[in-house]
Amino acid sequence: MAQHHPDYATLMRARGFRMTPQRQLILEALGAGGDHLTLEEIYARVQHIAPTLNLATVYRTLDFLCDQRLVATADVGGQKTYELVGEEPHHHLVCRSCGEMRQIDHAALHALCATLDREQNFTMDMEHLVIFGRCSSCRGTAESVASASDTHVLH
Amino acid sequence: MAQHHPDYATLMRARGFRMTPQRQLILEALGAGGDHLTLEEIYARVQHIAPTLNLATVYRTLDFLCDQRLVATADVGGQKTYELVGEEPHHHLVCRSCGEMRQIDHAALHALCATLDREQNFTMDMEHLVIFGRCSSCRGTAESVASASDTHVLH
DNA sequence: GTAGCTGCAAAATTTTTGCAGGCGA
DNA sequence: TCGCCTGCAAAAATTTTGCAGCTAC
Repeated sequence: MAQHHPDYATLMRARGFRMTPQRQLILEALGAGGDHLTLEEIYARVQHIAPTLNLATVYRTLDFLCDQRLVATADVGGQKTYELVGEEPHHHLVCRSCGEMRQIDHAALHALCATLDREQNFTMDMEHLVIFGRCSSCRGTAESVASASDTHVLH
Repeated sequence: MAQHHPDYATLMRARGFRMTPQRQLILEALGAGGDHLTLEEIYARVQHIAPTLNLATVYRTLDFLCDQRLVATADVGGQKTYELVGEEPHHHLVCRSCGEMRQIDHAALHALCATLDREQNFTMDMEHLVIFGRCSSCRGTAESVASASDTHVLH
């Protein structure tokens, strides 16, 4: 799998682009923040270090990094989020009652992947899947929904 | 499973709300349009019949119908979409190269569901799952991405 | 008749764009 | 030095809100 901190500067220069402090900061924020940071969270983090860094720059930089396939987006709970590409394939179970988010690994979906391949002739993306549902502690409670989104995201 | 056209008017009156022509139209658009209509698509459809129907009303009505659990939302390809609740549980495979969307039924995910339940003590929502990947005809082509969104949605 | 609902318009919010100057290579 | 990038501010796009009048019941 990809290493944790590729040499982004070299990579970008090789592609004819520049490594600027702003891009560096945003990449670091994404690396340090774990996955699933929203644009606002990213903005808050980099702003903390570089208060003059403009919101428009965050929009443009994230667009740029997505184009370059260094960053990927996913929708989690209706929120568009960003994360570095190249992390271990992993997936999440998100409880729609309490919002708890648990990681599961690739293996759990292996059977599904094989089935789709065999029966549907379809190769599913395995980079990152988010499955909504209810965790054991929330199961059985009469409590209703609306705390977590209805949206279930697979990335 | 739920019938295709429940008596929404009676249901809403029973809950102390009104059935207005606007709500009727939006429900019909959702019923006729299949699943995964965006707000704009819904607006366009109802506008075609009732040109004075306001965009703000569409926003408010969809909110209202979601609150009432008559309509559910999902994010497909980064777009928030709406559909009637109470249809057959079904899922989609979406090719990120050509955009083809294929339905698969509940059974295909049954094994995954059981595994998560057993090993993770987690009950996944089964209402509606969208899995991105590549279909057989696009597999093997060198063609790159970006035609379909990176976002994979499970609802 | 009454209260919920809608249309309209304005406001608030979110995202994009133009342009001059700055800075990485 | 060259031209890619950024900050700033304005524009554009999207979503929400206030309010008066209408209408479902």
